[in-house]
Amino acid sequence: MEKDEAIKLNNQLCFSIYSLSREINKLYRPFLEELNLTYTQYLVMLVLWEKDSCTMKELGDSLFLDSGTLSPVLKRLTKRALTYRKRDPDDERRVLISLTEEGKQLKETAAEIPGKLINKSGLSEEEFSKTLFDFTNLLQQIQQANTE
Amino acid sequence: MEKDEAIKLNNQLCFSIYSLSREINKLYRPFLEELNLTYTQYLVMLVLWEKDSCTMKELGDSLFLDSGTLSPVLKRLTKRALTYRKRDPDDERRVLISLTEEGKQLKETAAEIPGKLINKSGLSEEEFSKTLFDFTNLLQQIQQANTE
DNA sequence: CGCAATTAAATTGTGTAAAATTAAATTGAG
DNA sequence: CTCAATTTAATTTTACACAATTTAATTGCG
Repeated sequence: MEKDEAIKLNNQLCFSIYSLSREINKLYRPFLEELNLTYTQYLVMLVLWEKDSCTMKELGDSLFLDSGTLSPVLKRLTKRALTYRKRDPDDERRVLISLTEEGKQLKETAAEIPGKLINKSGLSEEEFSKTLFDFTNLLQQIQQANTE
Repeated sequence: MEKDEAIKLNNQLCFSIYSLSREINKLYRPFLEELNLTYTQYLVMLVLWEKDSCTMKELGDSLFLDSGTLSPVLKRLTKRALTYRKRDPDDERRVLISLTEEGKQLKETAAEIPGKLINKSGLSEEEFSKTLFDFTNLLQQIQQANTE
């Protein structure tokens, strides 16, 4: 590509991905509003629905986020009584995050979201799977590039 | 997909694109630090390097962002003397945003970034083009879904 | 063992995003 | 022409991201 072409907004991979990410976020918003969750709070809940309980560190490893982001998110989820926190007795540096009964129950409602989303997106099951596969592969490649 | 599978974090399209977006942002960061620009500020500059001058509204249409986000970004770019703002005499509601000489000159340095990025990402020219094409198409599809 | 290095969270500060509100200018239906 | 509706930006509020710093607990080298 010519250098003058290469610097144009619509030739930036970063911009298409950035826009797509916000646009997909927007697709979720009406469903998440019903649960009274933000997008990030939803991601945290997804992790906890798989594990019931984990440390702040494990949560961060799953979501690629640090305590600077997660501490305030957990503070809000705990205030809403969806989660609770306590120090790990075996290692007082660690914080164990767990779901309350209310937090566990919310999974029932949330389980409807992925289906609704695929439906609303207009993607077929196959397109969805292929896109997820492609995104995941690219993510790994970029993560690799970032650690070199 | 089974409902229990569908609600897992790593089967969420939203999470893969969200992680990918942040990871790509991270790939840019060292280069943008050299220019002393944030990612969003870089996007604004990309638009202005193509047009030299535009209104806040046009900038927002290009980047899919509103004045709530862009006003403070422009305030910072103007403080750094890369841009300047003045009301449109033909329609006082509008704000005309323009590049200063310093802002124009920064394009020379920035023009190196896209090449460096492709290189660092490990993608071939073909992979890059195909990925850009796929993302742009998907973006349009999701934007369509969001307006229905 | 003792203490320097490491690890885990929380906190602080900066910069977006997005929704909602406000204010000012312009438009257009009657 | 006139005023209600619309348009454009800015502001306010809430909630992330991320870097940098702080604090407390744990590890492990000498």
